[in-house]
Amino acid sequence: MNEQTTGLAGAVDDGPPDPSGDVRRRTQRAGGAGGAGRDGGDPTGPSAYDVQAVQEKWLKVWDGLDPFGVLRKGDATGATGSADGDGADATAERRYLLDMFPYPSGDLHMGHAEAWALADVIARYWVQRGYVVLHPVGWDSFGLNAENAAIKRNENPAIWTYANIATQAESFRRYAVSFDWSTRLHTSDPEYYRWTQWLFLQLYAAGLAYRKGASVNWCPQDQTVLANEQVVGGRCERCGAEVTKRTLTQWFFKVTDYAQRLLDDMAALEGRWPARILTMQRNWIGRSEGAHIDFAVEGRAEPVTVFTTRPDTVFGATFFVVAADAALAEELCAPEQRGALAEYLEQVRRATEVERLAEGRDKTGVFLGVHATNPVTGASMPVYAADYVLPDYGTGAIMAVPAEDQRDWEFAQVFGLPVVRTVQPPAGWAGEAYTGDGPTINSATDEVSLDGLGREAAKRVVIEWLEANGLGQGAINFRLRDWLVSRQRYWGPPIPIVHCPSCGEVPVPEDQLPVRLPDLKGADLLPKGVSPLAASEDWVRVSCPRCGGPAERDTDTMDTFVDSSWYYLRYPTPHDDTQPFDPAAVRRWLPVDQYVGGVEHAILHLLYARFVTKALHDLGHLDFVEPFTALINQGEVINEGKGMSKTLGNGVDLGEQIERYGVDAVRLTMVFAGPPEDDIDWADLSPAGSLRFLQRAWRLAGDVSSPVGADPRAGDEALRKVTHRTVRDATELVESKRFNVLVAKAMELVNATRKAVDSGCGAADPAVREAAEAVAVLLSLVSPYTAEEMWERLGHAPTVAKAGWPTFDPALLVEESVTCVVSVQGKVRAKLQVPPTIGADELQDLALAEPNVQRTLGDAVVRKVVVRPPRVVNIVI
RNA sequence: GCCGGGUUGGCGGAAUCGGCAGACGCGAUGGUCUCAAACACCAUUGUCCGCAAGGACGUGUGGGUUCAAGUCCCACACCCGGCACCA
Repeated sequence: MNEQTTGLAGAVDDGPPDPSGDVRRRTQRAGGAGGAGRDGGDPTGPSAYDVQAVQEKWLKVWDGLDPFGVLRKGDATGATGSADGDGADATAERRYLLDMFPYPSGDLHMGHAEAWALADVIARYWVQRGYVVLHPVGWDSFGLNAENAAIKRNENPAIWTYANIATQAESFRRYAVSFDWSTRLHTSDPEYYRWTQWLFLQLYAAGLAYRKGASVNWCPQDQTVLANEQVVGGRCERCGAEVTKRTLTQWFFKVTDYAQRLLDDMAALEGRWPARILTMQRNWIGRSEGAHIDFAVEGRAEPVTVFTTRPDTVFGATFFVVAADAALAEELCAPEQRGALAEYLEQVRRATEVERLAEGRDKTGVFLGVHATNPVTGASMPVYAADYVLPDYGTGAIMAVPAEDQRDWEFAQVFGLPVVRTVQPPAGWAGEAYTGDGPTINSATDEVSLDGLGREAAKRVVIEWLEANGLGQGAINFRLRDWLVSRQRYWGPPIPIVHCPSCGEVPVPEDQLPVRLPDLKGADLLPKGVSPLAASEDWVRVSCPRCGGPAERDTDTMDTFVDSSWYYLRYPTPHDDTQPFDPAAVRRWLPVDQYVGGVEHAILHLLYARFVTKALHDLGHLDFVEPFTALINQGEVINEGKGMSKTLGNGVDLGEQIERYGVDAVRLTMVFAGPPEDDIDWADLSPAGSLRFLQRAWRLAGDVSSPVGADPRAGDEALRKVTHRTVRDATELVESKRFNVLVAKAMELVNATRKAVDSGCGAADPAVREAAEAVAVLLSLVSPYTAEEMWERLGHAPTVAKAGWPTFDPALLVEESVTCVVSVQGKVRAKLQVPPTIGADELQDLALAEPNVQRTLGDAVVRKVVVRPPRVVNIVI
């Protein structure tokens, strides 16, 4: 590695603790320029800034103060149900800042450090502004990692899970995140998953949770089904194994009912959520406009409907294809082709998703021995089954238009099927299928003609005709599939359904929740294709809640994304044992004002949370439809251009960085690195430089020699102007989330104040105190320990976190003189100091009088002078 | 292929109201301190020409609008992310 491994830490962690501050520091320096040896000459001396000691000191103080506890302690149980559960003034302005809660695998890492450093800037800013801020903490503690660890260690997943939570909680405490610790929840606690089960039952009652047999993604490694969202490039998102298909009965949530609303409601998020997240969600929902067209098929009474985005090409539909693994294929198949179809199906099922998606693969399929009729031309179209048609998109059947669709073209080549062009390709077109726009051709019958029309017009006309003749209609189709929520694993909330031989599916009555997990461990949890819960016979056997007869529990558990799809509703009343969330509290706090988390949840979690919010809204539980008003996706922390990983060996250990530079320097480095959304490469950054700055700020606070409360109005005006301008800028920068620039401005203020102390108005000037106090408060958003330490050195009692956001005096923002740029032909030739109120004529005269301007002009004739007082004069010759 | 975002010194990044490009920091170079080094501190630091004064060039490329363009418009190239046999 680089210099980070060498003894940089000497300056910070060698010295003894420094309880007494800088009593013996020199206050007078010999000459402004000769500041050599200041403090740094003896880093272990009495004026050293001992990062670790400062951390220990303030942690204890803060624990006692609990500055960010918002929910009234007696009320956090929800037992009293008071109208104003958090004890804050009912009229107080509230803010809810939510971080995507952590998954408890191991200790916190660099990624956590970045996410929470950024989120905390906002939370702490809001507190400084005087808002009542809910900044909760909890853990997403169900999931596969815990289960796999438990198998390895032959214990219950809870042991690993809660041990890791304890570790992370302590790390968060040291990292000084402004949490209200009374909110703390764990999704694996029965008191939480009881309500996850409640959510399931709500959706079930509304018809939004249902069971069906379906061809589902199966991970042979984890021995469980996967949601479409958990299949990445044909592989299991978790273990990387190639995913195969299985037909199983599974539980689904009906997200597709909400496809259009999930799309429409994004309008309100525009500009508040990152553009790329909205794009990803749009892509995922995958709305397309087109038409449903009915095709009569031999031997079938009902026509078969297809979805197409190109109804304008229906005249060119020369054959018909159904998904090989859809029930429809078997249904349409002529008896003599059954054998061929079965053989083909076998071949398709053997193929993994990865092979199926492989590029350049030849089209395959099998003729089903029947024909369909083109509804406009009346032409006979052979019907095929093929795997390039997907069973769960559209209707699982397509009209094939080889001239205008590349896939259909390829299929037609393999099977020698006719190609009829219905869109005139441009002259010299040498490609295969032509998918561009162009005049429609070969598309006329006695009843309807599309010839000569462009694409959109042709679509309109043909849809109109289809509708008039009862052969189809305009239609919208979505790529989005229903959310598969059941998992054949142990460490999740059991699905609260009982299967009764006489009553069928029976929901577990609400007052019998939670359905607790049986206590299993080790080998009991080994994946074996059915849920481990099935082996726990005492647990499975139950009497039917409806008829009382013998029945069995559903043995699947829910996807962890169900846990996280509603946790933001729980935080205002995390320990309420009478309801999942208190409607009054939810009204007070939600929707979340600012959500912060990684881009890895751009689709899954955010889409599910949005869906659940809308569903609960429709069921009358919520009065809003979008859970997260604003979203920040922090970038990734990488190292030397690549994501950190064990195999690459480029991991940077958070604990080590904190040990070496301290929490504040690590946080500052994260925030200063660049815009929150950008990836940050740790190799490009300098935590040592961050620490250097923090020490400079700290020294500044120690230099201040005016008394607490000294009137700044008597102080140095030049410095005051810098301070007040910085405060004004800082407010705007935090609001617009340009935290890296906020840090830069704080640095500038420190530099200016240092200069004022050393070679300007001196340390006793009250303006220096004003500046140092402003630095402390600004810094409290990013580096809370140093800020607190400065605050104390400035003579104040803790905590600086609640000191209040500084205000600026507009009078001090007025400039006495501004720099006017004088350019000739757009090139800067002179700069003038002029009063901001200067008139255009006067400014023009001044500009033309400048020697350098005169020299540049020479004999040239001035044709035009553009004067924009007080900043710009441009002379055109 | 479709959708979105981007391209600014050696590096991370500022400047988004069209008005001094390069704030702030890192690194580098020189200096102070030191026996020496490290640390710390001070100074310089876009490139090129020039002893200097000063000048030329400069925000992916090519055009355009404008007194004035990193910023607005058109075309293109490249990079990153998402979706993708989705009809």
